[in-house]
Amino acid sequence: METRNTTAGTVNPTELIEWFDATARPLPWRAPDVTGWGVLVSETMLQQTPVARVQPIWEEWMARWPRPSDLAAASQAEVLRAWGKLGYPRRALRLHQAAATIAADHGDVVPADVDTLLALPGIGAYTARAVAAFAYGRRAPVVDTNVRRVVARAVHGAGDAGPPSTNRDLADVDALLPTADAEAARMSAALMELGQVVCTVRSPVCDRCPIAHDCAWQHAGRPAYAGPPKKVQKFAGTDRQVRGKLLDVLRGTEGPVTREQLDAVWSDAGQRDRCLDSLLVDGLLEQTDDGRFALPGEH
DNA sequence: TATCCGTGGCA
DNA sequence: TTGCCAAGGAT
Repeated sequence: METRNTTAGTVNPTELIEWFDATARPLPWRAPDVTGWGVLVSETMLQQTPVARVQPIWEEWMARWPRPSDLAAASQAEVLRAWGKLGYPRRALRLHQAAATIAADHGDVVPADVDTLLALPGIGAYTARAVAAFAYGRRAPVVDTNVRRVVARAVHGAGDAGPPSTNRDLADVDALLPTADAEAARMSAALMELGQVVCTVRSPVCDRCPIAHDCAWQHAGRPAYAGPPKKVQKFAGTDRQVRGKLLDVLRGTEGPVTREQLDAVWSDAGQRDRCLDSLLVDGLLEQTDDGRFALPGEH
């Protein structure tokens, strides 16, 4: 028998996990035969990037580079082209570096230990715990934007999460997880799924929420978000847009391009040059001996 | 801690 | 049309 908790601000792991077992989307990286490498690639691609855009690219990468050593053997240019327009291409370079370290130092197997994962480039507090939990069934508080929102509502009764604070957020979620590894890992996946498909930012579907009866936000009458205003980053006209346009020229051509070809994508010469320099500094571009520009490692 | 780093869909 | 924002990380 199970007791039905009716205290606002608590989360019953069993209810959440049963809901997840019954409704989870069959995302390809959730298949039982997916390796730690497959999970790491998916989590890296999913950083700030919607599922629908990641899915086809992830399939291509798994077919082309099924092990870390396979990716490590590719050139940076190949990796950046295969990354396509997922955005934040530095993620691709860091994943490439991480793959090389995993191949060289970890027997070509993605580590399961959070601290070991954190030492790899491009793997931060979220990704390290996501890999430990989803790939290896470990108990690790997985905190992403969805989980933060679920906790803000269900536990704290707020309309949305305030500014992130890694240690506090980790402690909040850690307090919710059951002791056992497998159950805790399942609950972490369930919390994320709940935030993505039910407890959404704009129009949460509380009618379909498995824990609505315990939700502090429900009990408080679903008050509006009262925290500090969220900061929205501009994009049009920023260096991010210019860098994206410059890199897109290189992705779309075979070999090196001339400065004139790059000059064509943005009229502000000062900003253009600054962005070109920053791409070189970031290792996303290289300059050839004859002064042209190329993706790294392809000339 | 605040800011920077791409891209595209959607209300 | 445009602001919002989507499984963050590094500095």
